[in-house]
Amino acid sequence: MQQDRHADNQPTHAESGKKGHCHPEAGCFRLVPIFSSLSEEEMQFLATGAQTRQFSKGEVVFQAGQDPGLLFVVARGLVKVTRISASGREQVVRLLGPGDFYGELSLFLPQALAATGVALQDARVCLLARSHVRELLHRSPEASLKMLSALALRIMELETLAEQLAVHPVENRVAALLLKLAAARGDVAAPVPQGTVVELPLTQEEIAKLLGTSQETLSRKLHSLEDAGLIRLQGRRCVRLLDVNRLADRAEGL
Amino acid sequence: MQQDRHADNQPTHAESGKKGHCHPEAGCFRLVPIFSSLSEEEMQFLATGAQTRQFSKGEVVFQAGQDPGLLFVVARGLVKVTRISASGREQVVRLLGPGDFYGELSLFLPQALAATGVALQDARVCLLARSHVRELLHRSPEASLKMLSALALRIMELETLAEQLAVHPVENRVAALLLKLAAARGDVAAPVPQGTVVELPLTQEEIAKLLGTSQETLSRKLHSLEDAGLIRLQGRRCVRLLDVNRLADRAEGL
DNA sequence: GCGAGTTTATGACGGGGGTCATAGTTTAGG
DNA sequence: CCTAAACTATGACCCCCGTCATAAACTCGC
Repeated sequence: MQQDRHADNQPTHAESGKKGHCHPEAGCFRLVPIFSSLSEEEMQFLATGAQTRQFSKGEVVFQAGQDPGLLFVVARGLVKVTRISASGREQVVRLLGPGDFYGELSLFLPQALAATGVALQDARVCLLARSHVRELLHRSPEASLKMLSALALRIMELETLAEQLAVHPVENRVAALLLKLAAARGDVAAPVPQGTVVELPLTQEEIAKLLGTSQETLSRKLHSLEDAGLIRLQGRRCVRLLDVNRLADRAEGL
Repeated sequence: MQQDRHADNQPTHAESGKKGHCHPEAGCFRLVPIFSSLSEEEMQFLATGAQTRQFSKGEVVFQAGQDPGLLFVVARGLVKVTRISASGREQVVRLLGPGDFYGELSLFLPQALAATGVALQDARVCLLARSHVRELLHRSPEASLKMLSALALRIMELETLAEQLAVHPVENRVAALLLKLAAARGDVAAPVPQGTVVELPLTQEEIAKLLGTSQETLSRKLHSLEDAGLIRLQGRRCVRLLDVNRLADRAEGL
């Protein structure tokens, strides 16, 4: 089964013979915000308990119910974090892009992972040993504060998500997501230029689960936004934002 | 206006002449899990920038959009954390009981508070100076780790909330909430005895906002749970749990 | 204990959106 | 290419639940 692929955690072949511009072991989390302030020595220490793994699209990165004792840091690619309810329905609670991580709860508390991670694109993931990260957080107050910032930010995002799910109709959430994707494209806090083309990184099915809706509804809403002249669908998975202001109106928050 | 009441933060009268078993200043956050591991000296330091405030029912504890530079730690009572959308609708994103806190984002990032806090019961709240808390997290790795644990836990809870809002119908969420309240009553991880009586700490209106629904629907769902024999409503705001197992079935998670 | 205000209960109604079914479209593999 | 599989689009149906309206029950302050 796929899920024991990271149970036997011997240094994988992934770290040898990389063609990339990223060192197989130590290099990846260097890019990650939380660890960017570490000293060379600390980096080195972290690298000791780290490995880099490649996951191809569709592959399971981590599995709910397990406790692998690792922090998963996405270095490249995209990983969806989903919860599957007893009734079999799936809800994406989070998307991990480069720099994002998962597994913080089981870092600090003796808990199994509550969600499953699946690569949506080919991804490179740093697996950091829990014990090393803990040790590092002990040593480096800066790292702790960075980590705390990251978690606090996620709390706010999740509160926003909860608010949106409870209060706003699907169409607004679609608008909000498009703006968010556009904002992620342009640089931080840029005003989101009119006519930006956003590339949807996922299938409608996946996006729907992220927004807490169904593929059919998402398709309809995208088209109704197009009919309203706010966006223009071009090709399979590209959207041009025609009227950013009115989009923002619908989104109202997030 | 109420919201400047913590703008002028001179030591309030609340801290003099307390009758309680909690010292006016330093005593309160001693009970709080995040700070329980601090040394006497560190406690003392924290107390320097701290004050204790009493809030009576309905009073605003903190206000969205402000940045008071404080961490709010609830020592006693209950505070609801709500977001009010542009359309005027309100969503409770969190309940703060004793030991819970709010304001962590503005602790780490230069952000105003995203939500408003209102006391649902008379409450005692410790106001800790942001700078002192930061300093403390620098000094004490243990405190940092505790804080990280607390935030990580909240992330999981919020992910669960989001999942519930997106996937589960109201009746299930009601069931989940009742079980959660019952679990909070009995001691940690106790099996929740059959026939437990849960006291609802809020009006249906407030609970509804917490569950992302309306008062009317909540009322109906409570009664349908009663008809199904899972609970028994007794009096205005007490519920007896008759069939914990079937309740848990509906809750399925959280 | 009596009216005013709050909280809860209940019916009627309608819309948003989930599900099912199905058809059209891309993509990918042989 | 050409078929199979995956993805997207669209219609039909219907149910959950939000809203409005209103009544009942409870709570308080005089």
